[in-house]
Amino acid sequence: MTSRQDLFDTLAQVGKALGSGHRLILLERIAQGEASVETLASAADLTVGNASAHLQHLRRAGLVTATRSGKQMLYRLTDQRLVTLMSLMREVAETNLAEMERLVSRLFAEKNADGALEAVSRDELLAGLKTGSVALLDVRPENEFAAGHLPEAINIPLEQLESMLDELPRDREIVAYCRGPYCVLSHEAVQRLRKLGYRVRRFDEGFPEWKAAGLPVH
Amino acid sequence: MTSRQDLFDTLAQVGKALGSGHRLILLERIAQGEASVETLASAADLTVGNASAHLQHLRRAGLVTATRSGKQMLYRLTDQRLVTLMSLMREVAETNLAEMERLVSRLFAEKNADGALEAVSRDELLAGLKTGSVALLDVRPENEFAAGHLPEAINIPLEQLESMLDELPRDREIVAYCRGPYCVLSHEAVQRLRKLGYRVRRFDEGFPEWKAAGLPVH
DNA sequence: CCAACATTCTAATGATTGTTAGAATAAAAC
DNA sequence: GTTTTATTCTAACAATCATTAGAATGTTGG
Repeated sequence: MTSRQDLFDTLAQVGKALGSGHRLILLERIAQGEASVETLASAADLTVGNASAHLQHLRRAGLVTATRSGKQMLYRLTDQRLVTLMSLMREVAETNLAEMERLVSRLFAEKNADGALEAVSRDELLAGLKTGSVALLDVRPENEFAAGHLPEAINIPLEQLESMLDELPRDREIVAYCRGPYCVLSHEAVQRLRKLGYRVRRFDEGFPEWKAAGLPVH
Repeated sequence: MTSRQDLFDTLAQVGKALGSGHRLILLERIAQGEASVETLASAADLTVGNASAHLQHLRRAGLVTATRSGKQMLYRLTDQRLVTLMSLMREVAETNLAEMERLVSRLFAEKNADGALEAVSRDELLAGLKTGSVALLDVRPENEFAAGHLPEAINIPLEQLESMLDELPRDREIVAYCRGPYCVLSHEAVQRLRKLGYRVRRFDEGFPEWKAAGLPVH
């Protein structure tokens, strides 16, 4: 009867791997596209050594793979289903953990002055894109945009937002997106663009969720 | 920037809760229907005190709730999505962890003498039920059957299999199911019934997966 | 081959978790 | 009210995990 226990212990490795905030942040970044240890360490605010250790952990649990490219190791997700898995975790947590709501609103607190929290759902966005009534804005850094983005999205990394305003339409609503539901970039963008008088809302989800849903990407 | 970390740490509580073989076994049992601490402790082969501690852990992570019923506390899942979450974990683990395959086949090794591992998929089962070409056999204990089962299933708990053979048809194929993909009951049943000359296969999944898929239950 | 760089490994530390046995609590039965 | 039964809490210990600093490995570019 111990082989049953072994099986569940091995399955639990996947859970364990998902059981650390630092690793979830690493995964959020990896889901944007392959990245080096240093990139990942800085995204998660970890020392390189520590990030490497967490990445080994994720690797042993079968969640990421690494390939060498020159001097760097590039980590990527083994499986698109992980994005779905993490979305489900998020939904379960938001539904059943009272604390989550508080933390989400705190994270976006200062960015929610004038209703910037109201998000566009996937269906709304799809409808808007079909009729051409919205322009899509990707505010992630350039290299993440290059690794994959929503069709017809314009890339203006958040740092360059004010200097690239001429790329944005005035006559249509703008929908901004970034890495995912817990990424602050699009919130920040919405806040800043609203101050400048743009009609802009953020998209509910990010690039990984869009891709995992089987929707077309570029 | 620490509120972002807090958010992911809280989300990670869900992962942590899923990061223990003992807790996954508890959840497999809870997914069959509400159960007392003692029932759960014996299902997971834990002392009652230890099981209680794990259940508190699951509770804090928002995965289960408890209500008192007389002397007993009854634990149940907070959320049907957890069954989907665990199925996804299983798929990811089976796809990406080589060890899983070995462990699954070891768990069912002795029960796979004559191809008893070949399972019926959900679609096959649905088709067979529609045409009336299969009889459904639920080999879980009586109380789990009573808490919910697939429509038209006959309940013969594994221990009573040989003494209740007259409930089983000889002219149709029998499909046996139990708690889920890693439950040995239906395997054992298939093996024993085949020795007796019955035409019988097992169902891929269990009652919780069927229910979580939104299919009708009784 | 050497120097520079990216990553992983090692060893040591502190923090967290799992487990047990036994005490405390809470409801039910008498 | 006292006893019984089910569960949770407490304290203690062992085991596991996260983190850091620094050494070791492997790759690139001279």
